[in-house]
Amino acid sequence: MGRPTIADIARQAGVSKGAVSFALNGRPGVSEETRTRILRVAEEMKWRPHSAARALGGARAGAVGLVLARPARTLGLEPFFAQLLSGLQAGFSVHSTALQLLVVEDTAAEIEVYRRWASEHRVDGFVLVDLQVRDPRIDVLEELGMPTVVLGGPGKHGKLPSVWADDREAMLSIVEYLAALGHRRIAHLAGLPAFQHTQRRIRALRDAAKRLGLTEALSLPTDFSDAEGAAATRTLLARRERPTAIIYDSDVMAVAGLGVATEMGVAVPGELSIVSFDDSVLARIVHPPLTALSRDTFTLGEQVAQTLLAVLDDPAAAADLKTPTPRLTVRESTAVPRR
Amino acid sequence: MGRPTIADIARQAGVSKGAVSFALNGRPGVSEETRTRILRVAEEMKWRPHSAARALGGARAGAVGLVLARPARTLGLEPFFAQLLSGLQAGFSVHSTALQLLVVEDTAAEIEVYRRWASEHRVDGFVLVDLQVRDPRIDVLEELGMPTVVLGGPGKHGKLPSVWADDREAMLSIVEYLAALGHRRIAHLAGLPAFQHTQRRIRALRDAAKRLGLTEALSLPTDFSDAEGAAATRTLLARRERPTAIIYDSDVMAVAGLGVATEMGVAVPGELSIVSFDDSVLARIVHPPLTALSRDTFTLGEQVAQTLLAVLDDPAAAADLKTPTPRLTVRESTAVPRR
DNA sequence: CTGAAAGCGCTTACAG
DNA sequence: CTGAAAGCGCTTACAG
Repeated sequence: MGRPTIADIARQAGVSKGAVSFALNGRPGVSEETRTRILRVAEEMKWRPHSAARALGGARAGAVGLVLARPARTLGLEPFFAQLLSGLQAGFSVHSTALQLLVVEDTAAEIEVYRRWASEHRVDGFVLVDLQVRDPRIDVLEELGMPTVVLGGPGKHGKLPSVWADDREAMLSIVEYLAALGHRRIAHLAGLPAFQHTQRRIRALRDAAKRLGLTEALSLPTDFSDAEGAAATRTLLARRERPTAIIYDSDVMAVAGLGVATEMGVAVPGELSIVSFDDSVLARIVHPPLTALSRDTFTLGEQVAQTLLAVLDDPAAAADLKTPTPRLTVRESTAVPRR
Repeated sequence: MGRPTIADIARQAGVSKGAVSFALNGRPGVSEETRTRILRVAEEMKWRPHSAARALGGARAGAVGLVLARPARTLGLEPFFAQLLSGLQAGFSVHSTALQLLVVEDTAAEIEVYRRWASEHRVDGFVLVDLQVRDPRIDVLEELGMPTVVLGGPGKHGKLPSVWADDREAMLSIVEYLAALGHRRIAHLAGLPAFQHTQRRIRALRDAAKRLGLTEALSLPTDFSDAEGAAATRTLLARRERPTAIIYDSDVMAVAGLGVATEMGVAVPGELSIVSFDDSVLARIVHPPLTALSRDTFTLGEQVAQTLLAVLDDPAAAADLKTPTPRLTVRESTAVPRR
């Protein structure tokens, strides 16, 4: 007879469809006794909700969207995103909410997907990452009226609630550590300049350099790729006055940089200290293992999920959430500079 | 007035809802002229389909599922999966089909998700990966009657169509290359023994060793983690008669192994040759860059997507697809053994 | 606390 | 080729 519907349950239990719906959704409107009976029947008949019917009836789609803009072929889903994804899923799955993931070519395509999924009622909300300096996505999402949680901040994300960590403090802690070791020439292989967090880190380095009286503190923008990370490292190490420490905005670039140093015969950490802004298995498996900024990205994902679920339940609940500032895990890629 | 529905379009165009539906879906039942007019009106009104309503009406959910069983916290989505995911999405998005991704703890949970998503009509089909030796998922998916494409083979996947590459041939090409260089003691850090492809590779190495008259050809199973990859490498390199070459079943393990060799002062490739069964940015960014088996994982993903879409269109179209055998990309981690 | 009914926005036989 | 109607499986006012 195919899958059972609430009509089947209603007939079996001798009540109306409405009563079944109330009972199944834990809403008032049925007596405790009736509810129990209905739930038992539903269980016996192995009833499962039909997600499309639920969504049509006016309830939620039961899914949220995460859209990442990156060229399809070059997608090396970074460890950071892998961990974030895990955390998001763990957080959402507690409330049986699915995560719809899509990777698109660029921001324009990303916006198109937001419009499409919203108008198709495919998702109930969005998670927004990679906050840009002047981010065109913010306006679109606000206009669409879709519940959205932004990963990143503080500030610059319209009225959308955000979950953020203090990138500035994090960068300061790295620079202070390197300065304490005696480093005076520090380079920073930054990410895409269009990203807000890239700008924050660059500014933090500049400010710290002035305060600590460093000789040099250079931020070089990259596209986050291993290729640019390697190329920029090569350029830096080929200079006469080369930096004694390089801070990399991602673990992939840091490992690529380490590879270049090894290839050029520059000893790490003897002649060059390396710090990665992201910690991951990558930072651990190379030799020497990299000093890196550790944060609990899995938990971060869970928190983003919880924040979005809270907004879905009650739009007025939207509030920014600051997460703990990442801490430096010192491994073997950093040391007192030789000279 | 909120989002337009086909009823609005019908009114505006002076036709019935049915006619609008036919026109919008490119089905026969309306004249070319009427169709054009309806499409224009839909365009003007910025109509978009409501996915839930479509699904309820009996059409497709417009989404397919990919469920990965791995412990949530340890999820380092490997480069292989990142690439595969990209390809899958590229392939599915051509037909506006979304990919619903979920990471679960184990196979039991994975099966539960298949049952749930199927009964909720949340997806139209599944992509199955990480084929196991006696895979309980096959029976479940066949019983559910869900269109499914298996990544892996040949054989051992019931009546479900599969897209596969020849792992045996691939392993043979590696061993033959190493033997030609003069290696006689070769070790193989294999993946989880429960996986079919692990068994295939182990068998291929054993067969090749016999044929080529190798002194030693040892396969050690691991859990694919960098930790076990490192530990096993350490054990191998500490032996009196250590292997002159190690084949790693994943890039993450190969990089971890390279780290251990560096740490132990074993020169690569002078004293130890390293080959990775998976190529990726990881294999390229370390120093020395790793000789690895290259395959076009992105295209593989696209092919899996196309195969599933074909099955969704016509269940009778199910057919296995063999993809090109991966080829060895020789880099700097392999050489003639020193002694 | 409960029932009967309408409605969500589509698709799909069934008549004409 | 086209129209009017029923139906997909839920949810949600609205009466009682």
